[in-house]
Amino acid sequence: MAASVRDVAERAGVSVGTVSNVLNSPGKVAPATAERVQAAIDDLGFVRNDAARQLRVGRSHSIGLVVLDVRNPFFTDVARGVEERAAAEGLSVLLANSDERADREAAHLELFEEQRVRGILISPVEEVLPLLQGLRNRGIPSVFVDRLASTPGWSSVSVDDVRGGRDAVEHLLARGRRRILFVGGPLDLPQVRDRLEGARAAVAGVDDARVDVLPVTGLTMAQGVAAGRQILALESRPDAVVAGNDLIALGVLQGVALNGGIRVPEDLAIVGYDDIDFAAAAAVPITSIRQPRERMGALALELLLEQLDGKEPRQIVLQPELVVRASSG
Amino acid sequence: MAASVRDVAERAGVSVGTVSNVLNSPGKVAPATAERVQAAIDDLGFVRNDAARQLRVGRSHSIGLVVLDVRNPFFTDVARGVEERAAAEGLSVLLANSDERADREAAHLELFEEQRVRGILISPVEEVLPLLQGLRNRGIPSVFVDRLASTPGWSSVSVDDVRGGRDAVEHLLARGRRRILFVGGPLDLPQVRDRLEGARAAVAGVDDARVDVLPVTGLTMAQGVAAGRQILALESRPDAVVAGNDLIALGVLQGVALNGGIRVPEDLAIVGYDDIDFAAAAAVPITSIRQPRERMGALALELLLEQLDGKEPRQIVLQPELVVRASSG
DNA sequence: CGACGGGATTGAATCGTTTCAGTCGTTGTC
DNA sequence: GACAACGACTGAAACGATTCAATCCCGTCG
Repeated sequence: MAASVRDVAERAGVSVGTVSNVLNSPGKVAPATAERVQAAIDDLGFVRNDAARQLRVGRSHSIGLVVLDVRNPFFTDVARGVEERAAAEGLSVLLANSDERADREAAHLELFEEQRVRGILISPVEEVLPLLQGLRNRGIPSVFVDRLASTPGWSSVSVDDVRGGRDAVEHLLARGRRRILFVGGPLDLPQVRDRLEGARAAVAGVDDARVDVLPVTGLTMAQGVAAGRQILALESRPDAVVAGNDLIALGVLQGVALNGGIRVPEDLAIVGYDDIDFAAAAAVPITSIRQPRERMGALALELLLEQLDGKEPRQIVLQPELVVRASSG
Repeated sequence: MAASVRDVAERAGVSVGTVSNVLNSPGKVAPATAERVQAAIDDLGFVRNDAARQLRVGRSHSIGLVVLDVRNPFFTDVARGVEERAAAEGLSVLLANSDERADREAAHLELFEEQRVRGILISPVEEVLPLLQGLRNRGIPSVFVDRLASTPGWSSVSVDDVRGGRDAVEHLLARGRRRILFVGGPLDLPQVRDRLEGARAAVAGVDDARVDVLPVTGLTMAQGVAAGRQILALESRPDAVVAGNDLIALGVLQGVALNGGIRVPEDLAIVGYDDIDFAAAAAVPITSIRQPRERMGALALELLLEQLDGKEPRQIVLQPELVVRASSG
């Protein structure tokens, strides 16, 4: 059905090699010939079959990106950074969504390997090193995004989440808050764990301050709303919430707003994480810990390219930045 | 480097045909043999080369989805609907971002054709029928998403945007608003045009009511913020804004909030469009026109499958739903 | 005038999988 | 005991592009 180089060659009265040259090394072919070939291509509506090309060349021109949740603006911003840098390099990006589930993550990695992607950027759910080690052995390097490589010898771009968590709580302490509730999960997610660790570290030296944990099963607005409702029902309410990310924070804000009795920030301060665009537009603009989202994406691709160039893997750790808004009054 | 079926076959002491059967039609092969082959696969870390498979089979197992803006939650929700339905069908989804630019849209379509996707779902920037007609001639069907196919003979899933625009304005009129400003763009985007048309239709019979237009260059929050600032500077301010989508609405809300003088909704009512999750979480919860986002995605894939089954293209038009919140008082 | 050089072109080999007609060996039937 | 039937397995052909050694052609130079 679809035209092939052979058809084009025949119609233009040249060999397949010449058609291929027109496609891949114009300049190697005489202008007159090139023109004739181009005409044949247009006539037949020829479009090169990438599968055949890839098979012959032995590699694709795409890279895989696995994120925890495409519906989280944080990740679409990261993806944007990746894509921009990738496009400049002539690479296309395959975007996959693990939904914070290890099985989906593994399935996507498998698919990516079948596609023979050049490399993989991943915001991992949990321990995927064995899988990634296998990929590396077979020539596919990877880079951790939004997560420090726990083992040396692996590339990563991350933000110091422990510090981010600490900054959030220290800010709250400075505002006089003492009964802090960390709302986030799943708790085996490294990002969440680190932020919580930082939060706990911040209260360590402060006698009357404490951090409790309200675990949720996912970093979504819906989970935040549910958490907000639970907070309303608590006997002794916290005076501040540190959320695992901005979606949770927005959700909590909505959840507690259902009860007119609780005011933000007077009765309950809220600090989010990521500083997505929507944080500033919230009912009460959310204080948040900003991560350089697009930059992380671009840097991750950079590290991947380095590895493809044979350079050593390395880790980049960026610093988060506290952005104070009304929610922490 | 990477192991091939031939390597596996050799190691397992069988022919390549048998290896292929283990992969694709287990059941055709004796349990003992299958086990031996599987062991060889595991030993060698064999992963099937999808390019070769595709080349031989003649088609891929993926479909392409082109959206106007991946950072708009509306589209990630649609994408989610598509993906879920696609996964159930064993198809994977290639997600591409046109950023409301016709050249990027065309480039992505070209790439998709090179990949020999089974079909394409697209939320088009402008007139792409010629391109899509070419694709169809070469065996790749497509479905319009979030946009009514203007020509019969094409599949589409859309929402009645004219009605949505009218509902928005009628609601505002009922609340006593008269000087309505439509903020949206680019104006050649069908969705925007239709919503504006509906808005104008609503005031047609009302003497003292009018709809002005403040055009923006893209449906983003940043554009909305800029528009909000412009509104502050207007000599005669509108008493209501109908936004092209929720991102614009959120932006306008932020933009006008910079000036303590304007209160929403007292001085300025705002109605958005799409009803993304963030609309409800906004500074002033945004009244919006809800579209069934995930459902649109799932239905679009459904229509694509129908075409792949040889059925006739058809159009599905869904009805929008006004969701009243605080921003329209 | 013949040899040389070099740009343009050719076409067979190749990538790794699936497919399918055919072989092999065993079991069951009459 | 011959033959059919059947399941398991084989292996060569095919998919469509790229690559590269070989060939062709033509102008130039000695």
